[in-house]
Amino acid sequence: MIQNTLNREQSRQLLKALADPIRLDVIHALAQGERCVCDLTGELNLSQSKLSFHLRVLREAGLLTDRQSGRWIYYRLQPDALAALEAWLADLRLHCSQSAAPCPS
Amino acid sequence: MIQNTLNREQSRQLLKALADPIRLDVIHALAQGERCVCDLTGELNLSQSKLSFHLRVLREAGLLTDRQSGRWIYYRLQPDALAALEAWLADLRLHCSQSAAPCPS
DNA sequence: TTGATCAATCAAATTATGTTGATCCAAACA
DNA sequence: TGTTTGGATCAACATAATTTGATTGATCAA
Repeated sequence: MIQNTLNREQSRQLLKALADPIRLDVIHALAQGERCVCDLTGELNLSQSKLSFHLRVLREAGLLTDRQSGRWIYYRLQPDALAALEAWLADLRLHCSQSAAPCPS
Repeated sequence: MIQNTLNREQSRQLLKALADPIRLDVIHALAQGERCVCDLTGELNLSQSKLSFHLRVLREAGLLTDRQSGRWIYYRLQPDALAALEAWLADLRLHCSQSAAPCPS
């Protein structure tokens, strides 16, 4: 996620990844900073495979990056992805208040 | 959607409503301005009940408002909802780059 | 009135997503 | 080495969301 103009498919993937209660818990936890998987399972009270599933969804959407250090894997938010989504939303607002011509047109 | 700080549940509802390809088509169409339902079915090539279903999801999430004029119903984007989501995203970025303390902690 | 049109709603069928528990793999350490 | 631990993955199952076609209610024009 380097560019900051998203196409429709990219924005859909980001939104879909974010649109889940458990993944939002993960996102909120990582908004405070990087975390190890082992800490996240504890903090969020999730089974290992459940957390792993949701981390993968977020990672594949480009919202998270991971790094390995020894046995542990650390995840963090990718701020560029969030910024790109913000820009996409801002664009939508620009012209949306134009009224429609009355039907039948 | 008057306030502009979303709680977790509100942001989830907005994201979930947005995270669908058809609804994104609707959103993009309405980003150009208000539209009548009858025009949207044509523009997006959707069956009437399918479009109606998705409009309802977006409306109930607070992303759209509608007004009736005669037989026709016009929908438009609710820019406040988009702005609230932007603010929510911006908050997430604030502290997310903090590194984790190394495990075991 | 009657018939036609716009749009919402409903139930049934389909499809997509998430959960669970087991298994696998790699790193660390005895 | 063999064993333990952190984490990813897989298949079977459970749950949730979407699609379809039919029906309904409201508005308007004849």
